[in-house]
Amino acid sequence: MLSQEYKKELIDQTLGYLLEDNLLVEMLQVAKVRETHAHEIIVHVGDALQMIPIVVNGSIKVSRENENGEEILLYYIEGGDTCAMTLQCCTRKQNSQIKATSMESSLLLMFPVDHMEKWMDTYKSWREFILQSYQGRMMELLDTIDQIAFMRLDERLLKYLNDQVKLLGTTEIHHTHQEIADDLHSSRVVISRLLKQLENKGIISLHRNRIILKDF
Amino acid sequence: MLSQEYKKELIDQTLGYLLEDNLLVEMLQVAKVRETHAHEIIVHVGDALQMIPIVVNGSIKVSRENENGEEILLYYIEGGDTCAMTLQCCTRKQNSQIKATSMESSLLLMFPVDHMEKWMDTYKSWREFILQSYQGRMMELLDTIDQIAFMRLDERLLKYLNDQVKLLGTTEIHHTHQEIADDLHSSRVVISRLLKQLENKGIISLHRNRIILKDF
DNA sequence: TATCTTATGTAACCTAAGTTGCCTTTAATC
DNA sequence: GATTAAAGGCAACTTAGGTTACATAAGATA
Repeated sequence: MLSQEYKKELIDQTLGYLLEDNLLVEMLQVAKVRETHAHEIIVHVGDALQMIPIVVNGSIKVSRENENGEEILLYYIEGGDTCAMTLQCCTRKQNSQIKATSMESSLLLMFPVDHMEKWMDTYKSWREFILQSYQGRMMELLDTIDQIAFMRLDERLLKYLNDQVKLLGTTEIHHTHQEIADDLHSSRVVISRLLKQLENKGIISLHRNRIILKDF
Repeated sequence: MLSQEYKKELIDQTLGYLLEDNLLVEMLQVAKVRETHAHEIIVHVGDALQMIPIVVNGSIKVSRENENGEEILLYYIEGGDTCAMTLQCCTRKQNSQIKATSMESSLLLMFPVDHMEKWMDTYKSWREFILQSYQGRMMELLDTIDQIAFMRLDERLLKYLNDQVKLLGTTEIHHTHQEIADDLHSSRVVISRLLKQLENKGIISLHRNRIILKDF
């Protein structure tokens, strides 16, 4: 079912224009493919990771969780990207600091950790890929900090909705108010209140399990 | 004044046990030494960076600033460490996203950006140093997010005071309430209020320009 | 010592956001 | 169509933290 042909196609399509040919060949030999469905938790806080994921398509939500099970959204990973946080866990052999959830049906390429270091030494393109990944995630963490530290909840909510639209490519957002509250580390009642305000301003319209962004 | 002997000593002392000998030799050839004093701003948001700093001794505060000039403390850099954020700015040739301030008299080694990439390709120990740096900073950003998202201001304040004590190696903290408010993105009055509560609990004692932590 | 500057104290008030409790609506299933 | 579970609406209240305004205190300098 998952023929080498198919894997090769996925690898080429996702990484072909980024990585050296020799590396792509090596990757094909060790890659595993993983399919995930919406809401599937891919990594829990505390998990020990043996594989590095690279997203082929779909989108993965990465969030931070405290000891009480409260969460806060950090960033999303989309096609062609990897989670620097994972690399770190793997190389330092420490457990995952984050939780990763599939937002929709997604396809991941998984590579065993032990190749990481060798690729790092051998392939310049891999080094650049990894550094780019760290840098990207770092910028996104800064952005997250900006939002939490400097923005009011109503602004964060509006940005959240806009991000969802961009990410999923539709102005219909299929989230409950509770799910949004979890992502923003707020409470359902507060989110409902603010959403209602946005509706009154004519920015969105509210339905059960469905928020529609107007004039996006 | 700044003889090669002196520089060699600084480099060996700071990086000798981390980096390959050949690399240390190369570094000696291009290193510049920079001394900073307390409260000196080393990097402003928006600065274009040409040199990568590595801290020899002292401590550097790294913070984020928004368009209104409001700040939030991100983390500190101490001896032997570098700021991954800077690497990023240099390699991507984008301007600084952060502000760096010297907390005390500190000594920095500065290396021109253009060597970065070559060292990355040539020296495994450099690659490891850089990756470690990214990972460390990343963990600290996560920690910062935890504090802002999950902790109340009184808890954050107490943690801040403890961090200062560890960092500067004295239980006397020479900060005004306004400075603390800036670091925590709060207001002077609120910080004064919470400090007074800590004093009433017998955890600290307050004086002008001076906070003393008891039973640390 | 007198004066000035800056830091700190404190009260009164305001506001964003969280909490509790309960009701209504929607949609799924029987 | 009736029943049920989950989602959302809403009012009343609480609280952490921010704001304003002014008083006092501690040093610094004349």
